[in-house]
Amino acid sequence: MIKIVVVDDQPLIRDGLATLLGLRPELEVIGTAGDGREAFEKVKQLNPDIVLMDIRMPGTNGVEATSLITQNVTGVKVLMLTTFKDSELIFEALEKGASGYLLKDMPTDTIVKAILTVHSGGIVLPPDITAQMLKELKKSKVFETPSDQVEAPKLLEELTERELEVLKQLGYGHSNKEIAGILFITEGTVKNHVSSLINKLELRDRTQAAIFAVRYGITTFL
Amino acid sequence: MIKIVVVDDQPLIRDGLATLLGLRPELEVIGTAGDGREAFEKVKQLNPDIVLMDIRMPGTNGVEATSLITQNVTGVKVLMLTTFKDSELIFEALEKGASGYLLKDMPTDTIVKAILTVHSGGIVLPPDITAQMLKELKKSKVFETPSDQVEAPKLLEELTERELEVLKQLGYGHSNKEIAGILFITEGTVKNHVSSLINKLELRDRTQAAIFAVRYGITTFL
DNA sequence: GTTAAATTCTATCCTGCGCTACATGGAAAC
DNA sequence: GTTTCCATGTAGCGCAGGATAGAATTTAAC
Repeated sequence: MIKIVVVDDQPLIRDGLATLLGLRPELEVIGTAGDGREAFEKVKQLNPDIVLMDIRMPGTNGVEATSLITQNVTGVKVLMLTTFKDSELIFEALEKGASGYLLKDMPTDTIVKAILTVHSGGIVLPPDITAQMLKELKKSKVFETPSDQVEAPKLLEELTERELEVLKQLGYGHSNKEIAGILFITEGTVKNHVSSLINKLELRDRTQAAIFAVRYGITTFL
Repeated sequence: MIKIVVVDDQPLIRDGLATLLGLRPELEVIGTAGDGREAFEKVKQLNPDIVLMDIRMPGTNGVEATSLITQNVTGVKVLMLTTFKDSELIFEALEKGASGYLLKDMPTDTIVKAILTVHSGGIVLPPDITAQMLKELKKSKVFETPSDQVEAPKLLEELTERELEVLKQLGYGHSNKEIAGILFITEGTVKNHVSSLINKLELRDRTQAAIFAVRYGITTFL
């Protein structure tokens, strides 16, 4: 079951989309928000898999909210929604870590498929903006991507927030002492978290955990 | 029913993929090809919806074939199949009209979802590939001096054949004893190789070596 | 024939890692 | 109010991993 939060300032679209997606057996809309700030709060609170984010909203807009989310919450993918084919905003959003971009006039089927793809670690973009995007890319504009590669196993959901942070650090190849320094806790506590996460993920040692973190995109580079 | 043509020079991968995809009720593999030229002929003849195209092939390669197909056949989407090492070719193929990229080590589910997404008019890019693509772009940036991205491959050349094999095994998360069993040598010898390769790659421990192996595609998953 | 590098093996030593067990404070759930 | 879970901490134990040194064999290069 993929947990989704829908963010749009227009209640009609927000609730309509939530209802349509909720009809799908594999999707579950666990929350909605009407602006960027509310979206950030909801995401922190509900920890969804996917956020469908309207790009144009009053107050904190979709791009800013995406930035907040990707920088502060792990394991969440953001899919942008808009009625406009605005390549500049797409770029901004992707810079902030969005995993894709959908047009509101796309059929529900297409949106659902895109959600599944993104949940599997892909990036989804409407084809007609690809040319523009490639042009932008050629200008060497730098943006970050959430580097998921393959579908993360269910086991990952058993991890606590803190364990996920430690796992991410393992993916960077840090020692327990280094992780302790980074997270402002003692080395002993790091050891506890490491042991726990290794058990939950059914791994054997930190090396396998690090490989896990890299392959499943918990640790991001670039 | 989505009609698919699978193109790969390795019969094992080609037929394996064709069989796996054929099992899905919504997909139908209507043809295969072993090189770029054959792929072009098959596509003209069979008119599929999707072409899964290996990027590295003898003779006419995947990029050239993609160019031929997108320029001469309408209504066909090309999805590239690749490993990590082919990041240089990604950008090229996208310019030639490819609709996305898939890694050969992705689970079948992910590949199927990507096919559905592309068929619905999307573009699919694994973020890790995108990250490498961006690295290439960064490299070509005029005002940026390439200092850190040349390091890795150069150091890799210092490794002996045997050390490279051991490094690959490290990427799988194997213990020294397991590697010894796989390579038919003693655990002590494995330790020697591990120590040596860690030194040459300027790393600190086996965990960092494993991350290295995964990130630079020494270890491949399939 | 000598030199050099790669691969193999043995052997010692020490450290970081992971397991286990237990304790505490806080937050959320009932 | 009690229970449960999480994050944090301490402590001791055993072991895998890594450094280091030395040596034999093969292959290739000079």
